[in-house]
Amino acid sequence: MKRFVRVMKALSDPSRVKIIKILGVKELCVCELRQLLGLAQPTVSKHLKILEEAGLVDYRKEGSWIIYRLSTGEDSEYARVMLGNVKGWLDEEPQVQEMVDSLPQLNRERSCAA
Amino acid sequence: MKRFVRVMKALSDPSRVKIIKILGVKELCVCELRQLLGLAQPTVSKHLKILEEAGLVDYRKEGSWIIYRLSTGEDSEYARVMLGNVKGWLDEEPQVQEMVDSLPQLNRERSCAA
DNA sequence: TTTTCATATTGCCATATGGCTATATGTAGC
DNA sequence: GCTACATATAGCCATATGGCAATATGAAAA
Repeated sequence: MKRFVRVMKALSDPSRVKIIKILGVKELCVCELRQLLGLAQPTVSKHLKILEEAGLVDYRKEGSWIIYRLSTGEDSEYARVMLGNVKGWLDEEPQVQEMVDSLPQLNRERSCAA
Repeated sequence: MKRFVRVMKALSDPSRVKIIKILGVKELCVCELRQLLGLAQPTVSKHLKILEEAGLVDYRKEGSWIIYRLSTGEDSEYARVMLGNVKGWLDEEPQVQEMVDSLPQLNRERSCAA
């Protein structure tokens, strides 16, 4: 029950859903997510932690960047199924489209070292 | 986004998940749910309202009872898919099994007019 | 119509949540 | 070592949430 509720809670916030949707397109570092979401960096980190604890996202280090991506959902059936569901949902959502549209303009080298 | 988050939020609480699980077995009136959950009646009503607004449950009146049941999910793809998912999940959950086990002992005529 | 009972609504309280700023941690390069 | 930058954690605040008791509503029955 706890594990299930943890996944549902993780998906109960618009900012976190947006993170899932955009990571479905491309893996991103925290700094890029911060720009796309228009939130303070600690806020983004907090969201990512919640998503990670739910088994929805994964990360790897690359230099001093931390790159987040969608989890494969190996350890959580709930996470795996929900990621599959969300993949087909909310693509028409303006907030999501806006992020996807601005994705090409992102340049990690440039924008994350301003 | 709002509609999606509403469904996720509705499923983010153990009491509400229990309601969904038990309604998957049998439609029930508020008074029966109150007994199964061990919660105050207003608390149960509040949960049911949240589930109803998410499109997860439906109700009909029968005398002065209000019988709740799972929604068919006609109006919400999110609700429909999630009800399908939850159907196969959490059956082993002790809290759920306990409710299911005590289900046969319920008698609406008797227990709802104590 | 008065009572009774099932349910809904209201109002309150303690805790959880999402945002922020400030600070700590960790890594890369000087 | 020190500096710079990316990320995480801590601490704070306003609002949301889940519980309850008290009350309102509405239907059935006396």
